[in-house]
Amino acid sequence: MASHQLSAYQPHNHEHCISEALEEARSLCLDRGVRLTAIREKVLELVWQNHQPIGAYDILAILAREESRPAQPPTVYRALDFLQEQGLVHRISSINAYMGCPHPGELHKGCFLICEKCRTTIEIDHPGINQAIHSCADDHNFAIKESVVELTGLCPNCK
Amino acid sequence: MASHQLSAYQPHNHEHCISEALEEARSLCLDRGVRLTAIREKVLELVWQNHQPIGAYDILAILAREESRPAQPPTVYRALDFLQEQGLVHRISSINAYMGCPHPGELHKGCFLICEKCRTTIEIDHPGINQAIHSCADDHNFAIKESVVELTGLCPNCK
DNA sequence: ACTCCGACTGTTATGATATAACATCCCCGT
DNA sequence: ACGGGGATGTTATATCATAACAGTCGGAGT
Repeated sequence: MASHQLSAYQPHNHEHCISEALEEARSLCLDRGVRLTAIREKVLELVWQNHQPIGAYDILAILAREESRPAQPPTVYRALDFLQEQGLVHRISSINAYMGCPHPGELHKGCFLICEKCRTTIEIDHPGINQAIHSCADDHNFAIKESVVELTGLCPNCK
Repeated sequence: MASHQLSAYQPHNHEHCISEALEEARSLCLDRGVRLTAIREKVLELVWQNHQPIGAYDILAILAREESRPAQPPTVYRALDFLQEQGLVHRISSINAYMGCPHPGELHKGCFLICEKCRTTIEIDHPGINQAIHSCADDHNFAIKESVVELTGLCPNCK
């Protein structure tokens, strides 16, 4: 879990990340009484293909290649919507792409470090940032519902 | 200047915000030897129409109404690109819209508080957030180039 | 004043991302 | 079996953004 975040920058057995994410998703959906259908699981698997955000139309293209009957955009977007509602996937607004969440369960949204070169992206839950954000909102008497914190730059391997 | 940020939530003479923003833009562009052309100034004025982010196509629609010859998308996007380069306007990724910057000059990008009800949006430069973000990046040996911090929720008037 | 260059704008077409609306299917509880 | 509701399929379209090239304008150097 926490180990994913650190290892995204290092060589690792990524099959393990994928299977763990899928396993956790199945278990979570079972607990919650929601259905992780075939297409939803497939989309989740594609999102976890690597540690880089993937676009909805990239997913669509892969499905078109792999599946007998090519999917249409709404199918992919509905699956992504479901996965986001369940906290299994996050949307990265600044690049219109989607990332698997390494620690679903607690519904939350962390801070993303996006490498502009290799596109490797990690999600961090940094208490200092959350605290600063809430203190900022409090200062202005603002009630936060959603937060987007996305940092673009160079990862350790690329800089 | 700093007064803008606070007054966006309060009734105020908004003409004053607009004229101040335009005046500051003219002066900045003069200093920098870049051209604040008619269309660029017009777009900046529209962005400052109120304290809510405006979409590129909204700008386009207003131009179509007001100008004799309707502009095309590239014209608006080019003006917005210029204004962003000069730090006069910021893009709000999470809603694909654009906001006037209340304190251009220092090229920077702050934190945005976006009201989901009235859409009023303010930009804050909060030292705590900047510090936390940099400490987070340092922890992961990540070199930040751009940051996006956008908080959605309810403003004091709407909550 | 002339002319040339580079920056700016116009114009057309298209790419990229996302959703509305309605039809069909299929799982599950009864 | 069947009926209802959630899930998916299908078609069309909305929304956001840029590529590519043509034309125009303004200012520096003469």
